[in-house]
Amino acid sequence: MKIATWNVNSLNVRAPQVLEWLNAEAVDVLCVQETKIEDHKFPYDEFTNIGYQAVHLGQKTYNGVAIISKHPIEEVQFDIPNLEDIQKRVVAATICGIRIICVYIPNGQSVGSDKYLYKLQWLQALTAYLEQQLKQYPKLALLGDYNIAPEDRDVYDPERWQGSVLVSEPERVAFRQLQALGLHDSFRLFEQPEKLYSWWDYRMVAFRRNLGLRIDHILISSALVPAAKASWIDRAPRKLERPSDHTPVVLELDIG
DNA sequence: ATGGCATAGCGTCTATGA
Repeated sequence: MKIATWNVNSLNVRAPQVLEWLNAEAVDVLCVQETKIEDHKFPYDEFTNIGYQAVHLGQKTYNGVAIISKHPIEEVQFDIPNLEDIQKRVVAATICGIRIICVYIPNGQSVGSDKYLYKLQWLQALTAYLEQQLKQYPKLALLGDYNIAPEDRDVYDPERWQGSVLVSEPERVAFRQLQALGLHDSFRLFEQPEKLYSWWDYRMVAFRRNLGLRIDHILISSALVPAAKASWIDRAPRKLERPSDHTPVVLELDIG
């Protein structure tokens, strides 16, 4: 079973690439972020036509998350309960006995800004939510755009990025608090080459120069770790015409 | 070199992203 996450930066623009990629890679479950569309405009038919079903929580212009699955989607939950938030950033569901939680964690804009404080508070609420979810669902995967590069090796130039948003210590502490719940960065369960990233700025010819960050992650609960067989970042979609600035991250699970 | 790009929206510019 392959599960994956991809910030598509507008599903209106990227739907053809997503459909093509699902077909080519035979992915079972894909979590997408930044759909930037309202629910009634989500292209459900295009996915059902190729054998997938989808649940979506979206809004105009910003945010928007979806889970697209080959297998039945059950126990769907939108948003973080007990968090007042008009931004559409979370959808959760149970698929093949695994709790799949798709998140678009706030960007934070710049350290000390209102958006940065919102990000840190949001992460606290997410952690509390996950603590609850883990009690209910021991087999859990948290997939999404975290907007956090957890370690310096996830940053192309750590000195230049030191202390700035996406890498600042409070954000990394929040990431480690998620890990402290018993969640594991599945990408790092496996031997990986250096300088692998999931996002590159559209500017500065950043992709060709590999000036990137690893900010899209698949965290899995301890109960799922034995099932994890491989994890990789698929750079191919980032090379297409009109790409998203993010590229998919994939985890292969053997769930018997 | 803090920018250069991309997306959406009552839009010829602004807000946002990371």
